[in-house]
Amino acid sequence: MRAPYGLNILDNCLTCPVREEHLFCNLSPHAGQRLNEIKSTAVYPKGAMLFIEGQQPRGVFVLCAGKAKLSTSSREGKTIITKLSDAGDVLGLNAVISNRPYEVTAEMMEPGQANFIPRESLLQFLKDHGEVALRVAEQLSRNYYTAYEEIRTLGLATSPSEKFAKLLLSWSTKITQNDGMTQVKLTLTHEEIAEIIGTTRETVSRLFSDFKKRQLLQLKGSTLVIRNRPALEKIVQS
Amino acid sequence: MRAPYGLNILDNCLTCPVREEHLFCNLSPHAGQRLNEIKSTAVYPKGAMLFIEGQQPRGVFVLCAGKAKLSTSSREGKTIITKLSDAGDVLGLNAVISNRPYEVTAEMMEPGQANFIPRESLLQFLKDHGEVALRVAEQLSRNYYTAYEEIRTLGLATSPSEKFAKLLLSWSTKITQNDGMTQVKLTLTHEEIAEIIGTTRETVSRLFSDFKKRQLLQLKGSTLVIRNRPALEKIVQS
DNA sequence: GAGGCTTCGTGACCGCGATCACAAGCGCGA
DNA sequence: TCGCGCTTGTGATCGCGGTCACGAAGCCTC
Repeated sequence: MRAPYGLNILDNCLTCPVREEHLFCNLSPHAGQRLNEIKSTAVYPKGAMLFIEGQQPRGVFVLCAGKAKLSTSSREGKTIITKLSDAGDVLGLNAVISNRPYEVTAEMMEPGQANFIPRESLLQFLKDHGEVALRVAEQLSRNYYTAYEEIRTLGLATSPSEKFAKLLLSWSTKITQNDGMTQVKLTLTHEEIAEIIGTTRETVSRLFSDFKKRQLLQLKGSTLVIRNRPALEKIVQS
Repeated sequence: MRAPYGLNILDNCLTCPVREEHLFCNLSPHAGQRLNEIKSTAVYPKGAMLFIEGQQPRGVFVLCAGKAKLSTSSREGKTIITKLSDAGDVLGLNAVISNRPYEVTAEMMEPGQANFIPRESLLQFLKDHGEVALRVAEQLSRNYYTAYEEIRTLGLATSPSEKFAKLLLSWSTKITQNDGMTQVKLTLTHEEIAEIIGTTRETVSRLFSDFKKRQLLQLKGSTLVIRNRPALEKIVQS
C-alpha cells in the first residue's frame, strides 16, 4: 500500500513499540478500542502545517511518522523553534486541555503521518477513562519540563556558543557511538539552528567554523561528528 | 490567635473565595474531607525556602498567605526568577506528578502560610478521585502556558526595554484604575526585576530613569504609576 | 548540463548592554 | 539618633554579536 508523498501508510500508529511513556500505549482493551473509534489518520507532505499559533484548538495530533517542528514568532517576524517532535509525540495537548489557542505552529519537516483526535471526543474520553487523565497529566508535566529547560537555556546561558554547545550535547546523547565520539545526522539548516538557540544564521555559521577549528566537531557530508564531548560540557557548565 | 512572624493564622486556607480556577476548590464533600486529612499547615518567615531546585519532590505546597518567588540559577550564580506566586498558587506540582526533582527554588518573599500535601498522599488521592486528576491536568497546562510565555519573552524580545515594558504591562493589567493610569505597589528590588527580565541591575536602573524621562511611568514612594500604556504596548509589540 | 533558488561562509562595521567602579540614598536595628 | 548595610543612580569602557553585504557552493528542475 502506497500513500502520497512516497510514504508507506502505517496500519495503526497508536500502538507504538518504541516509547514506553507514550500517552496512548498499553491502554486497557476497552479504552484502546474507544480511542481507535475517535481517531482519524492522515498523511502530510513536507511543509504541511498541522496547526498554527493562535488557532482555536481543534484537537490533538499523535505523530506516527516524520518529524515536525514547533515554533512561535513575533509580529516582527522573528521566529523561535521551541521543539522538534518525532514519532510518538502528542502535539497540541496543552491547547486542547486548557481550551486556549494553539500556542505554537506545528509544521512537518518531512513527509509524515499523524492521528488526529478531535477535542470534544478526547475530553469525553478522558472523563470516561480516569486512569488516562493521570497519564495526560504526566505528559503535560513532561511538556512543562521541556519548556522549562528552554527557559534555562534562553535565560541563563548568555553566549550563543554556550547554547550551541548545549544543543550539540542534547543531540549527541540520543545516539551514542561505541568509541568516545558520537555522530548525528544533521537535518537542520543553519537558519533553523539559529531559531532554536535564539541567534542569527551568521552566528551559527561562525560557531560551526569556530568549533571545527577547536576540534570540537567535524562534518562528514551531512553527518556531524562530535569529537570532544568533555570540552563541550565545559563550555555549557550551567 | 497569633502566629510567629506577625501573621494571623488562617483557619482553612484550602477554601479560597477568590480563585475560581483553584485546584482544590469546590471539591465534592468527600474529596474535600479527605484532602483536609492529608494536608498540614505551616507558617513561614520571610526568606524561608519551601523547596530548593534539585531536591527530590516531597510534596506540593498550596500557598495561603504571603508571596513567594520561584527561581532557578546556573552554576556560575546567575539567577532568573521564573514566577511570582501568591495566595492560591500550587507550588511543586510538576515535580510531584512527574517524580522529578523540583526544577525551581521556592522562597517566601514575605511572611506567609502554606498547606503541605505529601507526594504519596497526593498521588493516592488523585487515583481515588479521577475528577481531580483532570483538574490537575488543567493546572499543569496553565503552568505550561506561563512557562511558554516566559520563553516568548526571553526568546523573542530582543532588547531589555522590550522585556521591561512587557513586565510593567503584566503588572498593570492586574490592578486597573478608573482613569487611564494604573498604579501598582512596587515590592521588588531592581536586582529582582533584573532577574525576571534577564538583564543586570544597572540596566534596570537605567530603564527606570529612561522611562521616567519619557513620561511612561512615575514613582510616588514605592507606588509605581503607569502613565502611558499605549506607548508601553508599542514598545512591546510582539 | 544550464539556470535559478536555497543555503552557507566571511568580512566590515557598529551599537547595545555587561562590567567595573564609586557615590549617594534609604531603611532598619542597636 | 547614629551608623551600617542594602539598595539605587550614573559615568566610562569594551567586547560580543547583530546587521548588512556579497560571493561561493549546493541542489533541484527543466
